[in-house]
Formats: sequence, C-alpha cells, structure tokens
Amino acid sequence: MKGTKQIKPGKAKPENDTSTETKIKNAARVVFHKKGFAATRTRDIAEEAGINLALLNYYFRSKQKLFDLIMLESLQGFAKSLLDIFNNDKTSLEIKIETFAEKHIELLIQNPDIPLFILSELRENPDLLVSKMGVEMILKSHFIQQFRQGIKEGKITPIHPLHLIMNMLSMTAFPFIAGPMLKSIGGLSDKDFNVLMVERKKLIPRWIKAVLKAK
Amino acid sequence: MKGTKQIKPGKAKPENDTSTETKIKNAARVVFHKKGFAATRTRDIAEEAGINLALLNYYFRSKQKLFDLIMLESLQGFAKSLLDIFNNDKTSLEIKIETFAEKHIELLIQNPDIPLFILSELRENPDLLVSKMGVEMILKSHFIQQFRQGIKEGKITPIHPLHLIMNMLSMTAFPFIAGPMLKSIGGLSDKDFNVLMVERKKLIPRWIKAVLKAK
DNA sequence: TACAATTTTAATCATTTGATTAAATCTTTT
DNA sequence: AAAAGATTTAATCAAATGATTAAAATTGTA
Repeated sequence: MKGTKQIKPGKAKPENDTSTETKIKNAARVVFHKKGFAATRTRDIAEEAGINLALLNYYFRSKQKLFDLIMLESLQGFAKSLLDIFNNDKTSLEIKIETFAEKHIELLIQNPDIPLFILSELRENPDLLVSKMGVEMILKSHFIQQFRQGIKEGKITPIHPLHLIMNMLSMTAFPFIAGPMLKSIGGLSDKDFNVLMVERKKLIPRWIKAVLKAK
Repeated sequence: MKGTKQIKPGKAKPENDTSTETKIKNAARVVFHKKGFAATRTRDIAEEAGINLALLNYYFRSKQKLFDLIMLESLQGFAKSLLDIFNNDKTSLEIKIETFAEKHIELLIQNPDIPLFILSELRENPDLLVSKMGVEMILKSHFIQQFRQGIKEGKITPIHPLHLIMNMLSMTAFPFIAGPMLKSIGGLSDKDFNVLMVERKKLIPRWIKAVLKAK
C-alpha cells in the first residue's frame, strides 16, 4: 500500500562538485554545527541548501540519518587529526606538542563550531559516539609513552596522563567553545579574537612545557 | 474573548521549602542544565517535578519565561563567584588564583552541567545574556590590575590578559564540558573522574604560576 | 459551616515539524 | 522522438509539543 517508492537515489555524479546531495550535506553540516540536533529543523537545512524540503528525505531518509552522517564525519575528522600527530613515532614529545597546537588551532579557526557541537551532542550519547572514533587509543599513543618515559627519567613532574590531555585540549578548544563570552569580556571583534588564537599556536606549547616541569 | 485568565499566581509561601513553584523551578534547572532549551520538552520538566503539565504554565506562563529565569540565575551564580574572588583587594595575585581554582572546581563538581549549558545557550543569544552578568568587568578587576602590575615589574611574562582568563577558565571548566569524552579516553568511573578534578584544585594554581613565568 | 480564593487536574487546541505522496519536470537511453 | 528512469515540487499527513480552558479539588477565611 505504499505506492511507488524510490529505494535509493542514483549516483550520477562521480565525486566532488555541487550536486544536490552535496549541497544538502554541506548545509546540514553548517546548521547542525551551529545549532545542534534538537534546535535544527529540517526546514532550516533545506533553506540553507536552497532546496525543497522533500529532497532532504529523498536523499537521506531522515533528519537522524543525516545527522549521524555529519556527526561521524566530524568525530573522525577530529580523532584523525589528533591521532596522526600523537602516533607519529618519528617526532619528539616537544615537536608533537608544537604540531598539535599548530594544527588543532588551525582546524578550529576554520571550524570554530565543531567543539561545542561534538561535546554538546556527546552529552546525550556518551557511549555510542565515542566508540565510533578510536579515542580510547589516545592513552596508548606514542605521545603518552614518551610522556611516561619523561617522568621515569625525572624530566617531567609526575601527573596522571589525562591531566596533560585535558590541559592540551582545554587550552586549544575551550576558547572556541566560549568564543562569544570571551569576545564580550574582552570587547573583541571576530578578527581580534582570531589574532589571539593565532598567538596561542606559539604560546600554548611554551606553556605546556612549563607545566610539565612545574613542581 | 479569552475567558477567565489568572494574571499572577498567589505568593503564599514566604521563602524556601517544597512549594509547587519551587518544585517546578528545581526540576526545570535539572532538565534544562542537562538537555538545553531546545531538547527539553515542558512535559519532561513536569514529569521531573511530579506535577501536572498545566501547572508549569500556571506558575511561569511559558517555557521561555521559565528558561530565562534559570539562565539568569545560572549566569549570575557563575559571575558572582568569579567576581567576588577577582575583585577582592585584600588578597595577592597568587591567593586569587588558588581561591579561584578551589572554589570554581568545587562549584563545578556540584554542578557539572552548568558550563556546557551556559556556553551552548550563549551561542544563540550572544549579546543579551552576556549583558545580564557584569562579565565585561573582569578585565577591570583587581585581579587583572595585579596581573598588569606584575608585568610592569618584570615578574610576569607579558601576554594579553585574556590569555590568562582563557587559561584559567579552560583548565577548570573544560574537563567538565568534555566529561563524557574524557571518561571514555581514560576509562574512568564518575568517582575516578572526580578524584582527578579534586587533584586539579591544587595543580592548576601551580600550573598557572608556571605559565605566568614561561618565556 | 459556608463562601471565596487558590491550586490542581483532565481534556483539548493550535502550531510546529519530520516525513510522505503523487504529480510534474528534467535527464538519459534507445 | 519516445520510453524509462531520476530528480524536483507542491500539497498534505501524522505526531509531538507548547499552551489554554473549564471544571474539580483544596485551602484559607468569615
């Protein structure tokens, strides 16, 4: 009794460009990142994409499916950029810290809404989502091994490795999460704010190293 | 044409206790803090409070009004605890840093959902809400004056005061915002996590002081 | 107790919103 | 060009949800 039903849209376009499917996905990324799942209406996405509402369901079946796609992509993008640096066994601890600050802040300047998006949505699905990225590998990464070795050799003041991870993620990501508030506190324009963030690329490694030696 | 309309509920109870009004407000705080405005249904609040849905509108007129109340209270609680410490002109810079870490983390252990709640909702209303708390006073606080003086005297490495504020808020608040993710990374129970947070009360002041001297 | 005011309930309304459908348009293939 | 298939549109549906209403229950008061 369901009339004619398209099971799966054709895959005419081979890769990139502005196919309808891509337009919808890009719009969904923008809106979901900015407003989160609950506050986003499928009509917002349709409008942002400049398409008819029904097309969203035609291409992606449901709001939830589309959201899962964006979330997975966001999580993996974050996890990959992190683990690529942490697992590089050719670089020193110091270089890893510098590379992390540089690359992570650059990513955040380009996508300032990602941290709040991920962490907000993670609050409701703590388990499922975390299991999708290899985030539990972080504590076994080459970086953390180097950190433990540094402690063993007396070069680093002993603390739980998670404190280090927290501090690095905190100092890079938090300013973006609290962006609006910080701009108010400091009376900063978006441009002023970004200048400070670029400064932090160099400052944070310096600070982290100081923290590692702090008694 | 609007039938009989209750303008304002009576104010029988003089202060505290478990009046219906209070039960609703407490329930609203819990649910809003945990799920945010958009994901919260008035029925969730009614259920959490153990009351009939209509009572919510009877006492608070609308979901939005109730939310504004909770938000204002949360913002002011945060701003007050911060400014009380920062504006105390009897204490040294070091003591302020120690007191801040101690008091702020204690507040967050008791109310771990507040930072994500405030910062999520602030994303949509950047202006209005910030104007409700005297947060723009922070850069003029006694604390920041002491900080500038320290730089002038060559005791502190010169950086923009906002970097200091960001670092202090980052290191204390971010772990709570990223709580679920961090527990996954570290394989921690809620109790384990809180142990780390208590450790940070002492560690963060040490780290901040090291950062202030880092070249 | 009786009366009035307040508080609470059950039922219902109106809007919003995710999703579907059937028809129209466009594209590709023969 | 004709047929077949893919894409897009306008209209509509059904469920969720914020809010209201009228009546019932409770409390306070003379």
